[in-house]
Amino acid sequence: MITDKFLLGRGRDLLSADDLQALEGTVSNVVEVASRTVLSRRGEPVYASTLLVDGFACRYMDDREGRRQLVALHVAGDFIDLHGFAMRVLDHDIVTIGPARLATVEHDRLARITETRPRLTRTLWFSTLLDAAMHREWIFRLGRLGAEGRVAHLFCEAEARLAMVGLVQDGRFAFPLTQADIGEACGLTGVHVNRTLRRLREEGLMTVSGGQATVLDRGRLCRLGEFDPIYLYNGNGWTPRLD
Amino acid sequence: MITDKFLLGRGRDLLSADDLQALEGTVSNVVEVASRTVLSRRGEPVYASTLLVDGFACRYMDDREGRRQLVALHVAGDFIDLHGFAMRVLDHDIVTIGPARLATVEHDRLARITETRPRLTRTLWFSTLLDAAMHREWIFRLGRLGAEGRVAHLFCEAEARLAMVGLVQDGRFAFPLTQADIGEACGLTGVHVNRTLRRLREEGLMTVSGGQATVLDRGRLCRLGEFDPIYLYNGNGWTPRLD
DNA sequence: CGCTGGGTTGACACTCTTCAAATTTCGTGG
DNA sequence: CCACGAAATTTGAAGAGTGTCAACCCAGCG
Repeated sequence: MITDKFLLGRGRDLLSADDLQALEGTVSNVVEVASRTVLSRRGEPVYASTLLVDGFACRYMDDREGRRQLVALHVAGDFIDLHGFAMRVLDHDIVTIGPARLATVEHDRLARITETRPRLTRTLWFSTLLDAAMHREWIFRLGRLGAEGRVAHLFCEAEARLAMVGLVQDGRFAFPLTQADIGEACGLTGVHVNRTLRRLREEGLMTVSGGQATVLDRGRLCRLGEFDPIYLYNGNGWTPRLD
Repeated sequence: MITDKFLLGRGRDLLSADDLQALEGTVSNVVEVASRTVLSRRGEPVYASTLLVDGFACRYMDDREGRRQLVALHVAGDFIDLHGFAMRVLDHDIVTIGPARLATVEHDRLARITETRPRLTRTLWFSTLLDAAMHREWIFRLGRLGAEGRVAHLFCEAEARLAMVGLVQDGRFAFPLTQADIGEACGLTGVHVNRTLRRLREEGLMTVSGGQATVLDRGRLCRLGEFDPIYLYNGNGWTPRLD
């Protein structure tokens, strides 16, 4: 099923078979798009939401001089742009990083769901709140961590989320962001990201190259990035209220 | 009505009289609490959400050494903690800044609303997405602006939001955050906030003292903080989809 | 085979933090 | 209403962390 990985792989735990079927029924066929394809633009009304079936995407905002700040990173299974359903217009742009596979859901069909399936609606709501929780973690990362901590935190989050959808093997996973992209996510320059990655490599914490990342010492990497995956609400006692 | 200022004063525009009445019916009596009252703590299950009727509150996360990062600021009319409804447990703490007046809504009553009132549900959902939009703006602030820009942006947002609930007169409004609080919101030290506020004052952009802020030159302050209030979705053509 | 985009490194400038101390404001009990 | 102590603000000097600019390398690809 296209929605297999929805909610970082736990859609099927949170939803009844019936609701899951209803969601699957709203989803279009999968299409492939190239790297750096713009999926949504600030200020333009959106009439459909996108399910990222495979690949990576990010949301970003540019400042006056065109310097970019990533505000979210999306991985396989994310319902990108569900925010656009309730808001109709978004305040930021969305673009793929690396080739990706997408499915879309018309907003009219989502609207019908909210009228007939309160539990599924709550699950969709919850998934947007997960985005908000990640936003908060990014605020923390930028406000309270130095360069090493920020990069460490970014990779800890990526590893944790990709692991939830089965895309990590022995700490190794696809990671198509360039060093400049990482800088745009962490509020650093590409040059400084380069130096920071070298330090992390020299300390034996992690490596990135050729679109592949490897976490070598997750314990120390998490400590450095002050990372606690509990905000991803996957096990550990934190579960949404859906009844 | 207690819900008068809900959604920054536009609750009554977005909701039918009937839905508004239903919401009002779920709200408890107003209670007063002192400054620095903790309303909710990370990891503790919440069974009711809080409507901030008057005053200020903030959400924050502490790092390992106890240094604090604010991740959101709330003003009168904000439905604090609606996130707690769908998530049950929050990843951060919430505390009042200055004395405040609160009303609470039991989650059970909200649950009943989601089953019977899709439009009101969507409006509540939208209000949590507004929080997410503000989170994104905070990420941008921390990632792409220097000290002056960050402080300018914070005050622009505060002014804009307070103006929506009629709490600004001639650019003047209550603002009970200390300089240390401002630093915790902007990823700066209190000392540097002090120097930054002095510069903003000397440039004739704004002043703060004694819990009162005054915006003297909104145009230049907004430019400095790269602030565009459109993400608050109040007029300017950006309105939620609620049908 | 040369171009292009990403990665790597060095030198230097600048912003912000840290630490320390003085001053002012605020809250509270006498 | 005043006095006192605590909290908040203000200022200075020195140092750490990033940004900026510039050059060079390398791999992939037309």
